[in-house]
Amino acid sequence: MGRIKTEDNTSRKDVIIQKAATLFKEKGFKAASMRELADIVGVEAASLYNHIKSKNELLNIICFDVANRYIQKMDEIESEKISSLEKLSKLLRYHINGMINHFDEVYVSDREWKHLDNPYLSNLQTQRRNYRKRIAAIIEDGIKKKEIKKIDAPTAVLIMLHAISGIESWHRSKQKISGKELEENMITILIGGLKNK
Amino acid sequence: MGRIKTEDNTSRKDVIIQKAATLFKEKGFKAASMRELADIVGVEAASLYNHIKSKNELLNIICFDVANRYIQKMDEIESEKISSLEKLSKLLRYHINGMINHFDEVYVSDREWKHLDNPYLSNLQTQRRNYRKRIAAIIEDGIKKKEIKKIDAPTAVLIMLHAISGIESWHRSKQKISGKELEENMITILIGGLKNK
DNA sequence: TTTTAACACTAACGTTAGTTAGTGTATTTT
DNA sequence: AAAATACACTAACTAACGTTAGTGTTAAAA
Repeated sequence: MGRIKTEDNTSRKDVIIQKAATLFKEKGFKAASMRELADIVGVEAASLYNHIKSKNELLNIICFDVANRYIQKMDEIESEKISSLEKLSKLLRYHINGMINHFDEVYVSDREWKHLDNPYLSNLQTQRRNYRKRIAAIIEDGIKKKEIKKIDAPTAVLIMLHAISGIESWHRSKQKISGKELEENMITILIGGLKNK
Repeated sequence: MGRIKTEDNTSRKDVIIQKAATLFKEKGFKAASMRELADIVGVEAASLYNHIKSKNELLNIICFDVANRYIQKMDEIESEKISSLEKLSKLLRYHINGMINHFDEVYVSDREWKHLDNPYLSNLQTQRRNYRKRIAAIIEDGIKKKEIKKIDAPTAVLIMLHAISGIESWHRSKQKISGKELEENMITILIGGLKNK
């Protein structure tokens, strides 16, 4: 069948991971088979194992790649000297664009992490919990400074993050507004819903 | 092993469906096995088939039960003589309470419908699309009447519905605020984000 | 050019899956 | 009490799964 085709600066493993993300997104992790992935990659199933250790390793990589990106961005935003609402806006925009531009991985990381096995499962759960707490802290700070309505911060976090994951259905829709428009609309509604008028 | 225990007005099939919903929620449809379900029900796997046709039938029933309930409520709300924002609030509250009180089925219907097989798959997709259009119509009406900000209605629908599905993480959280508080907070943020001030 | 390492192949293994067939036993109906 | 129905059981089938072993081939390193 010939070798897996790579482009510059992507290993064969990277190709497999990317195609796996797309497949896992479409079928779900459990329903996606290695034989199917192999087909897509253009190789026999067994050959995949020259590049990866297991099906679960693929999920691990996808999930932690995404999580680490967000944590890094959070570090960056937290240290900036701007208002709470501005921090939230920045974070929101980063999430929205992540969902637009790296849809497959982000979606898989969001929906399929249940199928990680330990210790990766517990690790990711902890990371996610901490991440949500850091967002909640920003919101609580905003409430204290009267930039933000008096609301339950964890609930606000929950709404924000899940609203973002709804971009999934934007991807699926036939008549899409542009990514930029989507971003602005989401900011209007979500930040508008938090702002203390 | 003895028979499946039922309570008044629930058939043995109903018991199976309810336990299946819980199991599918926890493991995902594909990862949940009939042998596991049988264990939970307290019976051998083969015995389940005296009550149901297939694993997929369980998913069908769960998904359409939920979908039909929402469509019925929509019929009701649409015909009421109240403002668009009030209609949205009612709908939102209904969704929120559905997510609180019938969590398992709603969650499964939301996340696992991909694994339906045709014609059920297409049917449900169509139903869901129509449902979203009806919400969008209410929003557009509210924009026309200046009750609601000028925003992209499908985007607002996407945010609303996915924010609601975020109640999943409320269920998982250790220190939960009460259901009523959750409801009020969500209404504040979401309706607040739409309202034209 | 020779050697080595990367990588794709075929074949197969052990598991687990959903489901069916056939049989026996309780429960309900007549 | 007899007949019919509901329902649980054991055993087993077929299909699909992730993965390994072993072999050949091509590209990279020496």
